[in-house]
Amino acid sequence: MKSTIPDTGVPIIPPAGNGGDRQEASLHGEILLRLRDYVVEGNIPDGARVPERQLCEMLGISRTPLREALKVLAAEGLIELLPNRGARVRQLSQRDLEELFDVMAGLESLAGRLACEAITDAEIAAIEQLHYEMYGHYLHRDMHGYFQTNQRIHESIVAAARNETLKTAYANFAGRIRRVRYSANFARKRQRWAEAMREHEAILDALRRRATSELSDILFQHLRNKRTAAIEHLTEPQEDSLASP
Amino acid sequence: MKSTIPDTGVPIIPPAGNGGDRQEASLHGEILLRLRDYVVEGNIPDGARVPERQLCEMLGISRTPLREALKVLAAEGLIELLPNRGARVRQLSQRDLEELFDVMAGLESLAGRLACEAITDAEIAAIEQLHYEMYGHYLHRDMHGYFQTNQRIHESIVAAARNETLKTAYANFAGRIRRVRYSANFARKRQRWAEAMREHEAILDALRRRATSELSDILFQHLRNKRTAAIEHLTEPQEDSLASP
DNA sequence: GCCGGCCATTTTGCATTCATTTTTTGTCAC
DNA sequence: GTGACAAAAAATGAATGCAAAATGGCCGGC
Repeated sequence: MKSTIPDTGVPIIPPAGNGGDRQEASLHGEILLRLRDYVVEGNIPDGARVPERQLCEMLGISRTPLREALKVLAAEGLIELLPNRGARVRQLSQRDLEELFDVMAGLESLAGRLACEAITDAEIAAIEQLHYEMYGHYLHRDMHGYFQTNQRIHESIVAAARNETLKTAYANFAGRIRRVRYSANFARKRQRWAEAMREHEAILDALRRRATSELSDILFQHLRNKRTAAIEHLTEPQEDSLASP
Repeated sequence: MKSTIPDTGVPIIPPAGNGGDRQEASLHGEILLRLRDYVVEGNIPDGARVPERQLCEMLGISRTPLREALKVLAAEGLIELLPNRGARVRQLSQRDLEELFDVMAGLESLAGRLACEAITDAEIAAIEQLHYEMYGHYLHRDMHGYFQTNQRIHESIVAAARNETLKTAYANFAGRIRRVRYSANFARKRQRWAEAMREHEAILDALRRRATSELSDILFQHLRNKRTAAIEHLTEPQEDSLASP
């Protein structure tokens, strides 16, 4: 068996986490959600060939809805479809990653701008709360907690922008990056960590003052720095610190 | 015949303009390109029901590749797929349009930032060239020429950002807006026109100086103003001026 | 005359089938 | 043993078929 997917029998891919209380009537939609999660979570190696037949067995469906879902995932940029040669998980080059991070930076920068126009004091207070929580994780060197809270902060800013279109685009690009994170076992460097905390202070400060342009700049730069850290991590993956007291 | 699509016989949708020298081996890819253009160009009224069978006849194919293309267009946000009730051209509310313009503003703002880092003097010179050309159209009250050159300028800035991911996303959102433009027969107000020219002067100036943050702000604001003009135009469509000496 | 339920037709969703293309395997010559 | 060629196997791309759902028309009732 040459297949790159673990071959432990038949249905492997779980019936959609449904963590966000989402529901999808049609089969292809359900399949789409499941497959997307499955790919984003890094269950298929980069560039691995994924025979349709096998996926069909795993999901317990016929090829028609599966192929529809694959086309959509390809449009989203998660996989690529080679003519007559099937679907492959899209292998992101370093350049691709840089581009992705920059686009994310642009979207967050935009989110910051829009948030300044629309955010309520209560929302700012909630973000402050998250900020302190994150600071706690930082002090305790709890990388995982830090990471999650960090993500919630950024999502809160995007939510405060009151723009569903932006939110959707953001989620799409975030998914592509998350896949790399999952599979490459990302972690920030210690040095970068403290810097990131300082940047978050500045973000919060600008947000409080509704300093539109300033926040936009800070958010962009913050993501830019993340990008640099990520690329460095990929280039020399030995020098990371996932958890340490 | 209740159909909303002009019923002049069988294949109606042309075999892909192929203006950009694009080629697509697979049928569903070909169909995707054709259908996307067809929808973007406003050939199907907002919210119109589009029976698959009819589209199949028009395109001379079976339902399978068509449905695959529809799924992708839905993912791109051009149409929406109601479960068991077929595909409809997505009707954009005023709010949707505002959101789209804001996202476009964010992407152009980002493009400006990145362009400042990467643009060559030659590219700036080319944009200056376009700028003067556009100014000529402005002086001659040539709305169409103005509009096209304007678009080329913005595309040049995006191109100068050297980010394919951004370019793709930009093209996607631009398509959604263009559809509205095509069908609503957009036009700027005279007053706004002069303002836009001044903004373009500022854009060019900031670009020459590679003033990253400044350009980012100006581009965002420029698009924001476009947004306002567009919304006003939609709200009271009688007060426009498409061409006048 | 208008409204609501029932049935025929249409349309969608998915499975299955058919036709190519690709990939693998097996064989033969060197 | 290695390489190339050819046939077999498998995979993809597209078309067709079938069941379920929705649409539209019709009739009866109020």
